[in-house]
Amino acid sequence: MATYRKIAADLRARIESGELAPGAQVPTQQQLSETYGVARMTARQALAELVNEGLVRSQQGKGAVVRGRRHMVYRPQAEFQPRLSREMDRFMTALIQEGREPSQSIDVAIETANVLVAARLGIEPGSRVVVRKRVRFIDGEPFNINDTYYSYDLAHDTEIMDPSDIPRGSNNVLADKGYREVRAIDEFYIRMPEQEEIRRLGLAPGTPVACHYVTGYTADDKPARCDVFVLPGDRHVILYERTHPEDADAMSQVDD
Amino acid sequence: MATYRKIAADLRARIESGELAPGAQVPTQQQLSETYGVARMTARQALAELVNEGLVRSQQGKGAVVRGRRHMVYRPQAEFQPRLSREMDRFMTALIQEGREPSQSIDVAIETANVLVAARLGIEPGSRVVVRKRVRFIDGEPFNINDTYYSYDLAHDTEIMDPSDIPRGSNNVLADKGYREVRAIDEFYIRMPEQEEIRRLGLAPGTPVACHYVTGYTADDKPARCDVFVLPGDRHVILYERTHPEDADAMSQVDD
DNA sequence: AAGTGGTCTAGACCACGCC
DNA sequence: GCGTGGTCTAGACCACTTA
Repeated sequence: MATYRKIAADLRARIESGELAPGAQVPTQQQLSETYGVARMTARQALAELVNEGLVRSQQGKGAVVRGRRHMVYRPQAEFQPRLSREMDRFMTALIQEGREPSQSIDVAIETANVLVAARLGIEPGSRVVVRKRVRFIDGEPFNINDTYYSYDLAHDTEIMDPSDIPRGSNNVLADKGYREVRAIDEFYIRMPEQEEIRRLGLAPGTPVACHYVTGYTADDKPARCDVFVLPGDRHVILYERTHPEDADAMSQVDD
Repeated sequence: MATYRKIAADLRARIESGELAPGAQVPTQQQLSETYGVARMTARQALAELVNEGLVRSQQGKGAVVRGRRHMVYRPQAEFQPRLSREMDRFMTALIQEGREPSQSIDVAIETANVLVAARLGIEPGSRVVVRKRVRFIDGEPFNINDTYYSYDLAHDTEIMDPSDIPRGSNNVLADKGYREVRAIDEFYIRMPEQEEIRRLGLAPGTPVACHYVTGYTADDKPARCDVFVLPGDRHVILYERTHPEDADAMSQVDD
């Protein structure tokens, strides 16, 4: 095995064992090159591997430190569905960070739909869409991206165009236009962030994201809206709760 | 901006524009160093950035090529819930790859629970648990990991210990023991893979994973099982479908 | 000023794939 | 054999942080 891989494995083991806890200073490139008798570039390559794994954060001038995680609850069902059980409370209290200040920036624009959004809204790519672009912050730190797309015809003459909160809720605006949402499909793609996402969210190297599309439908299967969320992996845990249908034991079995 | 970052940005733009489509050969390190008048190590660093973003796959002896994606549908609800709408069919047919051969390896072991599993099963860390470790394959390619944990007391004298398929379904085995699962909580963590996951799944650099915990509960909120799925981002799209409660418009509104 | 990581060089040798 | 990427070196200079 390559030398730098061995050095990286040593450091990784020290992190996983807890010897190097989150926040702890990792040996400097100088120290590693002396300890292992290698060039600094080789020690550097070992650290680069850990950075790309998201285990370590490296800063010019300061050293490298072990990264920690603080997962906030992201619950897609929250908009339409109350908690179902005590167990959910257990998770919420265990995971939610207390005493933090949420805020958001809202930006409304008229754009042309890209292929991904067009496919979900059931319109032609290049059609006009209204998009509410939001970045949510916790204690001033960017937390996630939430861009909501509507077909222009549906939204252009409503409060959706207003770049501030919609007091009665955007779902009720759509309902009044005859697009009451009764069903939604959630899609999650896991990938490394794009450059613009790194910028908007201030992401550290080695931080993957979940890209979450929510397409809302009316009772007659017409798409009403398409949400695009970008959720950094070092800040979110995504939570769903579901009840099994009454006849589950009779009609199905786990694929096992 | 650093030279290698400029080179990387150029290549990234050529990939995003479609000039370099998935499967296309990326310029060699030699070519880049001549084109930009830099040392090969500098060209190499540019390519390394794209590799870590998951955009490019690099192989010794052969060059580097643009990576593509083939997303298979991963639908956590499938076990217990049939499709709800036509729209789901649209997604399924659009996303499912046809004519592929699924297979799996199963391995049953008795282990001690780590803190993550213990917390979810409501037992002490270090308690004995039964774990069914599976790797699922599509056309012989590893696809995802699915390890299912049961408390030892619940599972040790059942077919769950049998390292092959359970014809009647593991959920029915648990139901017969008085642990009929009626509810589940799904948690997703997005992160870079661990070394063991890279090995078991044959992951390329720059491939993040979703780690999916499913905890199943009985009607009186006792945990019955805990599933741990590891889903590589370059192979999965995670799909949920949900209906909004009847009284949604009356009682709630979108946080907007 | 000293110490840290970030960038870049010029060159060497090795491992792998292909012809 | 030849071209590819992978590893490693020794040294240089720059940018940033801290004292």
